[in-house]
Amino acid sequence: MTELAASFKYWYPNPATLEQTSPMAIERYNHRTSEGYWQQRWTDEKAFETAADSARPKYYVLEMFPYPSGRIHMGHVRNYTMGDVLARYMRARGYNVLHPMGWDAFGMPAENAAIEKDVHPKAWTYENIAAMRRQLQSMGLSIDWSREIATCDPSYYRHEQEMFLDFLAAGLVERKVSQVNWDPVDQTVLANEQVIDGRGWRSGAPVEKRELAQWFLKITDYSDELLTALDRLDKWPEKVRLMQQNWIGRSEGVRFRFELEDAEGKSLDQPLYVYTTRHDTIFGATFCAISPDHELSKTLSLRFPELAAFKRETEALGTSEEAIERAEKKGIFLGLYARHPFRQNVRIPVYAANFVLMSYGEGAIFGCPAHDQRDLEFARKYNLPVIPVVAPVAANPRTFAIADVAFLDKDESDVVLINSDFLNGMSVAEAKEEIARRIEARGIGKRKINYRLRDWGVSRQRYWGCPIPIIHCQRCGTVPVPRENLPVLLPEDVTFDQPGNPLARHPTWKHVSCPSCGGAAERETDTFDTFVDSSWYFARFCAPQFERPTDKAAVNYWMPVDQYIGGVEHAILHLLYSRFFTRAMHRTGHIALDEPFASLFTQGMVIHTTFRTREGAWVLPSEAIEKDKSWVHAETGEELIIGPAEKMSKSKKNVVDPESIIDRYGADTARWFMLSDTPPERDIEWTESGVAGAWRFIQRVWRLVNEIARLPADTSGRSVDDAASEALRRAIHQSLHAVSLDIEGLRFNRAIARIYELANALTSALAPAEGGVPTAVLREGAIILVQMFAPMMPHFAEESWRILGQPGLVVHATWPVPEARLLAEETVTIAVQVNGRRRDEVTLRRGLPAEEVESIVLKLDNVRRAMDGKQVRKVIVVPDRIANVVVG
RNA sequence: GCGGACGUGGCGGAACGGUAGACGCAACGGACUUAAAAUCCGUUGGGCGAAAGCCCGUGAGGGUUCGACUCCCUCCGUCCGCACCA
Repeated sequence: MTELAASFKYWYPNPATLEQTSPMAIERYNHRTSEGYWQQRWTDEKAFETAADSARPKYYVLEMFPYPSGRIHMGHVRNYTMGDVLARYMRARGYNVLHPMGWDAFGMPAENAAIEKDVHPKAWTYENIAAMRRQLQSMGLSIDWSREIATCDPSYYRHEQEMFLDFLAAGLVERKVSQVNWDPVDQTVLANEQVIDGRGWRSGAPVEKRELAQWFLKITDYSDELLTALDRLDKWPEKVRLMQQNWIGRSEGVRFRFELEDAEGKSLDQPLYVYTTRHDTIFGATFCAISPDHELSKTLSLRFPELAAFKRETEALGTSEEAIERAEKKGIFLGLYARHPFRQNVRIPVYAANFVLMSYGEGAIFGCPAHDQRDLEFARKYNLPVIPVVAPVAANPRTFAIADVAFLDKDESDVVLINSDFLNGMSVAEAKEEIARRIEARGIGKRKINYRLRDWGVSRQRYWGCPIPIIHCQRCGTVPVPRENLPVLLPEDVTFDQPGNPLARHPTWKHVSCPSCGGAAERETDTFDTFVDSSWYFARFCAPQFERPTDKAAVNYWMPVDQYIGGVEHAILHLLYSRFFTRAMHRTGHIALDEPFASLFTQGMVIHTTFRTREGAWVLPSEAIEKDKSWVHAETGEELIIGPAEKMSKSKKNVVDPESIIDRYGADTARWFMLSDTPPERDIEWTESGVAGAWRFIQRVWRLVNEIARLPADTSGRSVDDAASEALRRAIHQSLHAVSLDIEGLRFNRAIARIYELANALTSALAPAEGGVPTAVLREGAIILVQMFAPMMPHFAEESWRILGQPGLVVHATWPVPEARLLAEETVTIAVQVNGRRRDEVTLRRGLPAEEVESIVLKLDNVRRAMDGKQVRKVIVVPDRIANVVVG
């Protein structure tokens, strides 16, 4: 809300005085006086507050809630506008709509601000929330603010702690030691995304791998279900489902063991378990390789000092894309051999290799160089044999050889097993089946389905997060905080003058007595990953003040979210975590469904041209001015280099501040522009001319509405069902029908194009001084027009509604229903083709039989000319669509 | 490397397998104005033509079809996701 508008509670220019100034002049629509006024009216009438009401169908529309960074950006404007259009539309359609807003308020930026600006994370966060709430409210969103939640509020996170204890009791939580990225300067764990070229993104210090005890949520218990249930999410984008599918990464294979022996042939007690999906290539195995992190490596590193160095070297490689591509396949021979399970007296060497990951399968593989590129590179380096065992059917098995590229049989139907004893001649599928059967029969292994998905590590060595409600006792181990002691509150008296987690060095907070034995114990000082907070907020919105995590009645009524809208960047993490968390809540009785989001929409980004000076400094769009077809710096006059449109980002300064746009053009203009022209799933380019166009449209409609409002009651004496009226009424009702469908399908750009068309049609109908359509028809058109754009430009719609003298608020008006009679045209214009080329068009009565159409089109001059005297072979007539005369 | 999406005027983009370019932006011409802004009217894919109209045209090439931006195959390009996953 602008300050100006904010000060005008209920002040409004009297319509009477507006008309007195001049009966003909229409003043410009002024968003500064209008928007604040209507926002206040909606608030005062509690227009958007919602309660469960079993008598009405519900509709839950939710946009991904924002992180309170301090200011909204254009991405927010786009996201929340889309959700708001849907919310307002569904409300008008009679649904009981839940459209809430909250804050994903824990996280690192608050701590960084504390360190840099010496403000408390809590103060910083709540100030940001206040500022962003004000900005969002200035957009005129139809949000039920009475349900607002902030994840950093104890009234929210206490329930998260309670559910964690429930998950713990249900066996969904595990504490285990895992390898983490450790920043030795900041003294904290970093997420993979925060490690850039092997260094901490803030400190710049080389990141270390550390083994730390961490809390895990056992998402892998649901690997299979999370995967198979994707098929039922038919209102999710195919892209997101595929991304999740790949992320979960199911593969079918076999886990089996090799017996090991040393150089002298003496058997070891421990076998080596490997996992493979290519067990058909077992006869091509010429080595085994284990991860440097494998248990066996650790044992052997006592004997091989170079193994420890190799391990460090492997860790230093990093996991970035180029690092992996550049990295040479390297290994260390361990002095051990694996006995081939199907070949007598054949043993293959065992290596520790840098390309074997401990985190997948068994952390150990058998190498088949002929049919795996990595294995091939490794074999060439260490002069290991390369035995092809799968070859094209057409190839000669005796001469088929592998050069620099492993043979990866893409089309299994064209290949056959060779050099493989009892498998020779089989297809890959047959060979897999045979080997799996034999391995199982001999008891040396089993078929196994593996998933790429890892358990979700939720511990963070951070202050500004939800405390994990656990107490560590020397005698009793990890003890849950008793429920009557919840919430575990974050202490506020913390300092940020040293690196590391302030909770860990707080003088008193962590020292508690053990709830179990009463002895001295310590609190868990890690806090939850903020993705935990956002994994259930949608359920909390159903009853945000309830004393338990969820109010079942409310959740049963409102959930699932009918339409979820957000950026595709959350396609995996947030959306997968939420799907898991909902299942965990189901299992622990907090919710009665598995899938939280019935329909998902991922909107595109807001992009903008970049400007930079010759020296390469980025320049804000507001400092760039267009001059003689080029762009110059507003202050220096220096010519600027124009870059491609990219995602708006602070670092490239190609940002436009929503607040300044709302102040200058109004929220409705910004909303309208966001919805126009570009399909919502694509990136939209913010342009000044586009915004100005949206603003001009508002002014044009304002004049149209005012002129129609001032028309005297019918003077023409014409009937509302004469031809001109009828045609306009058809246009009005057909628009209404199309716009309704477009909004429901989230095709906002098309809905807007239709609204433009109708506005144009009404303008034309109004224009002629004589012979125009009756006032009643124009009024009908204006009223429907206003209702159609009301979800998109709600303030302007209220203002127009008032000018038209309509009762009440448009926000309370029911969505109009198009008259069925007017949707079906009586006549239809069809194209007439000759040999598939359009030669004419003809307007016919709708539903005219094919034979009649045929005889009509064959008489057309243009058709006869195009036929050029040739014989008619046949005439294709698709009723009410097209006629095609085939000649030749 | 694997998986996916997308290529249509100067630009954003429309188009159940059925009149390609709706609607918007930009540009150009005109009206109004002392002038500008604003507004209004008109033109705007390319080519030929006085016009009627004809020809070409949806990344390239092929195919299916009476008819293809749309379906199928091959190729080129752009973008996105995942990635030593055995």
